[in-house]
Amino acid sequence: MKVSKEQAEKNRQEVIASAARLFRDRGFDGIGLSEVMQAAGLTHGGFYKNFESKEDLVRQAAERALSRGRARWTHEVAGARGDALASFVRGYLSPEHRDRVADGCAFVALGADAARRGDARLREIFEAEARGYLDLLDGILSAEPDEATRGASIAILSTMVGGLLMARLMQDPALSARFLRAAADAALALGRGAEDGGRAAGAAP
Amino acid sequence: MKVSKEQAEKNRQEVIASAARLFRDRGFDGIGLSEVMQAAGLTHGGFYKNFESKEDLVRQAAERALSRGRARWTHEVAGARGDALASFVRGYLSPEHRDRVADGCAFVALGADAARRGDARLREIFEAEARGYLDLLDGILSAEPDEATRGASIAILSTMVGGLLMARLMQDPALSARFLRAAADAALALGRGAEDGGRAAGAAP
DNA sequence: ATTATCTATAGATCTATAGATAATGC
DNA sequence: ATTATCTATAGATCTATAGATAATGC
Repeated sequence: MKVSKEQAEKNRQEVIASAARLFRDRGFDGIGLSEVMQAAGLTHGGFYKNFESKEDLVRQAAERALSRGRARWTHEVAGARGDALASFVRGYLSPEHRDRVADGCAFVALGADAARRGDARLREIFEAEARGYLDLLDGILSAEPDEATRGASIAILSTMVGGLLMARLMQDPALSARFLRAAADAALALGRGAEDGGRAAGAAP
Repeated sequence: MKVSKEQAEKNRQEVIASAARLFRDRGFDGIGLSEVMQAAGLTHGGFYKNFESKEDLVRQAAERALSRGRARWTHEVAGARGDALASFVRGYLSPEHRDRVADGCAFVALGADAARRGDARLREIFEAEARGYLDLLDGILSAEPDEATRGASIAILSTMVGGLLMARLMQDPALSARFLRAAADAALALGRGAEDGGRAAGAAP
């Protein structure tokens, strides 16, 4: 029954990866440890050798989902020829991202779940990642981001997150698609406003 | 043990009202029927006399939360002197609304929960209410709303929902407040764009 | 010998149901 | 007599733990 240290570490990572997917798909309270372990190819008895508690796994899975997502968009932005903001915004607000909840943005899939959990460390993870996303946007919007840039980044991120959430909720394909497009158009307009000199919507006082 | 028909109906309403609050606070999967019934002053055994299943209560509670919220904002908009959009947007993106999850917007508190539930009737409720919110915004933005107006309304609603979700997630009070303000400023800017002739962000093709 | 994983289980909680009880409403 | 609500419970599932097992790693 034992396995090499190397394999054990791979197994631990697989548990976190499975949890990151399953939590996004079903919510922190919508899936049990038994099913998470089974998805990783293990039995539930071994769980507490690797994790302190379910809340511990919740934190590690959230961190993985958020940081992987950010790495993906950072890569997409870095590789964009031309309009980096449009690459990010159109990719984020695409039908593909909308339909792949388990692989998608954890702010949308798990933000409300995380906000209501009384776990300050979990919220710290979401907050730190939010700052990372805002820094990414700041860098796209300006070579020398200031407070006004940050305001625009906050507005753009809010529009993206809200647009994706609402698009996922709508059953009518036409209305869902309109949320994606209108939110993307708005996010890009807010970005254009920020480049025009800083007196854009969302600017700091 | 029995109670008048009038009282029984009041009790049923109280169960729905308690569920509407508790589901927003703890999620659809975060609270049991026992606790919901207890919050309404009843024992859990009586639940199935009034509801077909937990999912039935989920639907009725979601409908109540969403329609009550919309009625509140409709009233606020109707009573606004001057800028109706600002009344709506600033009220929605206020610290008070952010801090009162159990009484607040169900798109933010329960949208992700509802999207992942395989219950088409539940999603229909969210969709119908979303259209109601969009109609409310259309009416504020224009005396004769067209497709471009609807695009702006979608963009504004997305920004509001995303801004509130993110503000609730942030632990740093300053960053949370910035999400509220930047999202509100952006929503108002998007509204101004729509009034200026329809070629605003979020316009339909 | 150590330890990663397994089987088995405790104790709590969840949805749903059965049958008892007592007040309403005919 | 009817019925709204109660007590009690079935059966499933959840988190967490205990102890057995078998392969690694010294």
